[in-house]
Amino acid sequence: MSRQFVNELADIDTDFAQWYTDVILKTDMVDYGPVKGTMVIKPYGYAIWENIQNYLNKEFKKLGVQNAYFPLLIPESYLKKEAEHVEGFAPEVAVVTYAGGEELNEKLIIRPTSETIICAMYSKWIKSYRDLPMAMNQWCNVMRWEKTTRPFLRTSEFLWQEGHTVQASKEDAERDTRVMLKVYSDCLRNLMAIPTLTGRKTEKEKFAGAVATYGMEAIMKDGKCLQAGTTHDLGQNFAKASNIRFLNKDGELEYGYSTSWGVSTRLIGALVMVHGDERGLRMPPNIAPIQTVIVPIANHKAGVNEKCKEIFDTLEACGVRVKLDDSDNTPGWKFNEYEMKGVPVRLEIGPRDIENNVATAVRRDTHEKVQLNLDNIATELNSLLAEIQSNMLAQAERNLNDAIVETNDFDTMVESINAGKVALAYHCGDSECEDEIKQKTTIKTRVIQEYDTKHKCIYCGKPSRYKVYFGKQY
RNA sequence: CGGGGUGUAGCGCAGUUGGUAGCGCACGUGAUUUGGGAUCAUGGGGCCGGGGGUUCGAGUCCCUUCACCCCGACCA
Repeated sequence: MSRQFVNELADIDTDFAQWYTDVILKTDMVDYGPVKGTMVIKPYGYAIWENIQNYLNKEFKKLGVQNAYFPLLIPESYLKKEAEHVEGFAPEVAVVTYAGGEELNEKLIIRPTSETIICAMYSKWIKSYRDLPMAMNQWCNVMRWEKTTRPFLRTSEFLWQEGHTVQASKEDAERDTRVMLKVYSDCLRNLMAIPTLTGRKTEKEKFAGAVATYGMEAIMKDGKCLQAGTTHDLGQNFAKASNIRFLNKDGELEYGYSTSWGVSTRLIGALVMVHGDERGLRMPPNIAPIQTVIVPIANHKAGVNEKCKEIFDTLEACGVRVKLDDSDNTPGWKFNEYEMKGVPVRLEIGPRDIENNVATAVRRDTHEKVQLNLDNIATELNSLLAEIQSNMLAQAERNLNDAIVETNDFDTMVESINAGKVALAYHCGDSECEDEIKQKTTIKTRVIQEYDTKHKCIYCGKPSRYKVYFGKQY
């Protein structure tokens, strides 16, 4: 990696989007696929995804959600069962029309999401209230043929998890959406050190076919918002479309209430854009594929490699995700390489350190150097990692709070958003009013809202229905 | 689909009035190096996006076509 690239990274403020693309391409996380809009996730990027999977799988298990797998191809007729759903997704589905050497008599869509096929299966499996709740999750790929793409943030094909539940009552389904939103926001906070704004999405922005959609927005370094996860209360819409009915305790036939929820590899994009700095990535220790890298100094000298290996073994035995880089690259090269990859702690171990029975630890978050005693290196390192984790969360929370400007004056709001802020305002909740705001401001806005009836709408002046965050959106 | 741009080595680029292909990085080999992206020597690598034309001769001029990128309309 060239010195020039490090200089390019310093342009973080002038062209954040370009910085983002450079950093993820040059840190060996991802490469472009041969088909437009697709990406290859390389091992370093995939390891991050695996850590997210591990975290969420544990949470799902606690909540009684089981992992399963449903087919990639969905008969076109399934998609058409729910009117709003097909309208929302039809423009971006890829369709298989030819297979086995002949035209298919029914076209198959490549799943853009699996509500339709999962609900079709659920309708076979759900007969009685005793079968409820039914709660399954799948880790899979989906395909949405987007016009513009950016690695991790929006690609034609992406990896995600999609959970689907069916409950016997409206209230239970609503609770599922709120519980899952909390699981997601906790995941981002605890694992990725990313605080989020959570709330209900507007009618215009809700999921196609849902009664209500809840979402969480993470705020990037440039003040733009990124939708980091959504949960959908589907009411009885899909149950009716797919005929999911059960006999209740009184022997009456009822439609079920379904929900769906998902997070995608976009979270990796959020991680980069929330924590990255002019030197590249910064990984919070809890999610870092490599938590600590050991860089031997003057490793041609006697004892250096041996000591490094010994410390590597000690740390690995204590559960630290540690890497020993004993390659021929110069120390300076390694310093830059692992800083760019965001490794939270670098341990430099050379003749001087060995003589003093210490390792020189350098924090990625603050660039601070600390000496760790080799006799209890694992303990000292673990507490250092914990401190980095909480420091990074605190930093991200400060950024989030600094980004929010509370105002109920329309011009101020527009000005603030253009200046890279997120405006906290009040809104009447009318779709027409929302449309006008979007047109007047000519900004892409992302809206998250909570109920509030004490104020006036920032645009039309009618009584407010929601407290709303307006911001530029990725 | 509108508006703008770019196609030359793996990546980033230069290439003048047309004269037969070059630079940096990366890569191979050897040596010296190693506490912030090393140095020297040496080597390999090209359908100049494709097709057609003008010309003794085209990376360069003309026509045509394809691909990709950026900005708008759509989105986890």
